[in-house]
Amino acid sequence: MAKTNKTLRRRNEYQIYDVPIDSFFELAFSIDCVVFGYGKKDLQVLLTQRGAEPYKGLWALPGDLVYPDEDLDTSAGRVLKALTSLPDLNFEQVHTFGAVDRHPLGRVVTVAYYAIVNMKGFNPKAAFWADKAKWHSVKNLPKLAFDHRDIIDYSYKKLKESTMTKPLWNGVIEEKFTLTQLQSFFETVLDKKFDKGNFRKKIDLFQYVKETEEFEKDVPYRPSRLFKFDKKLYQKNEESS
Amino acid sequence: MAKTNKTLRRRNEYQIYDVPIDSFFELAFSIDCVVFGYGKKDLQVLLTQRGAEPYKGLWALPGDLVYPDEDLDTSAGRVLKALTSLPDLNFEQVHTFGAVDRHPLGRVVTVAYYAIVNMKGFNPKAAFWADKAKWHSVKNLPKLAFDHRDIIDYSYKKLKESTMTKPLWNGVIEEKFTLTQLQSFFETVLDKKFDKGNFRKKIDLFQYVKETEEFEKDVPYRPSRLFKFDKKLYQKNEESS
DNA sequence: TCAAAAGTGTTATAGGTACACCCATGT
DNA sequence: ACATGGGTGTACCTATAACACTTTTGA
Repeated sequence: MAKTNKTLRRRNEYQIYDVPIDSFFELAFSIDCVVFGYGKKDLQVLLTQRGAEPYKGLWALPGDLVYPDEDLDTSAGRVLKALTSLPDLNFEQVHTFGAVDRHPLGRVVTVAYYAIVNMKGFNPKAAFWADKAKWHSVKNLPKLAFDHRDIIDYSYKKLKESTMTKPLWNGVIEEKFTLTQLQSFFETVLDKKFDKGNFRKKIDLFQYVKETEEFEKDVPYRPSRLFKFDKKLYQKNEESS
Repeated sequence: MAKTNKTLRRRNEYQIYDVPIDSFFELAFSIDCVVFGYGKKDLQVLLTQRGAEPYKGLWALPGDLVYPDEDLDTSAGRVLKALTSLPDLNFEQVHTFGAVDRHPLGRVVTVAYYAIVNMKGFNPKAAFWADKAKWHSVKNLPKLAFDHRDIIDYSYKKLKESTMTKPLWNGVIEEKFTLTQLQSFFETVLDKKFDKGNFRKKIDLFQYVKETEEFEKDVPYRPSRLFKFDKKLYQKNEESS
């Protein structure tokens, strides 16, 4: 692909990892991705361990410099795809961090994005970032490089806000899901317990959560009805608001 | 001051206005400010008319490149101060716009900020940007340069959201104000009428709107009690949330 | 029959909406 | 007295929260 060649060639002009420190860039911008992992009791965040200075050995958010011929969103999508191998990930811009001294080797302004994925069957080793990427509980984060702790705090707050209003669970939990599974998603993300009856009443107002005629199978209790996300209805209602 | 000299010298390396197009920067980042003006029936936005290509003659948001030794927020504060001559303006980062082709002369990623000011007694001519800055109704915007229409739409939406939860009116309406004045602020910003009684009940929940023992004077109707913003109480409640 | 989770119903409270009415002031 | 906006009260409706209860399945 022609574009790839151009991209890679250009990228070397901004390559930060293999050059001596004193020839480091003076001005650059990057994206950083806060990938939340759903699956365990606590919500997780995907971090990579830094193999080089600065902050060697500390944990950091996956990210990259933005290529000169690449939109910001495209850049975030590229990094997320390399990280997760998931094709159709929803992600959202959070905030831009631009303190002069946030990167010790030069001026790097970074645009933060967040996404949430299902950790089940998710193998970070399959991805380019590979061996050094690990999940960490959002409640027990290690020492982080740069201002990445701020970025995570900011992103987590935005994730919580969006959870109440957007179907972030779509693409994370099973395509056909029980209301209890949906409730678990909310409880994990918001770190808060909900009353079953009240939760169902609230979900009932979300017209885009549509019941199917299917039920769970082979469970040692009463099988639950399965629901699914009505994408068309959701998009239609979004447009008119 | 030493810092100023350094800033100005450095800035010339990124100066965009006085250099031939073919020596234009390849990569830069800027801030753009959406200054909302409160005072007339409709909410206004401060725009400047472009005197040079690209988009010569079109209206654009005031903004500037970010100096290499300047934080993003500092940069926005500097531009806003130059624009408004107001010392203690509240402003907030909105979103970062980074499409590759958003600037026809090179790659410029811009970070958008918004602020809201009182237009009364506000004279943009006193400021550096001077003669070409004008207020425009947010409901009737002219043709805009770059992606500035998107930036305004995005900022306006964020302004509306924040109006419900933050005391944006502080510093915009009089320091001691009537509840009707406060209601007018909400009505103008949100472009929506409120019921007097219900509005007052809602305000009653905002503990940081504190009644004083003062009243309006010389009005041809029953004088209204004056209220003021309780900054200490607001900050205390912010910290604990 | 029992455990486990599905699924529904009841009640109390809080907040929002619509609207009516009285009050204090200058002219 | 009257016009004008200040200020308050009521009645209704809806959303939320706490909690109790019935139902259906596999073991």
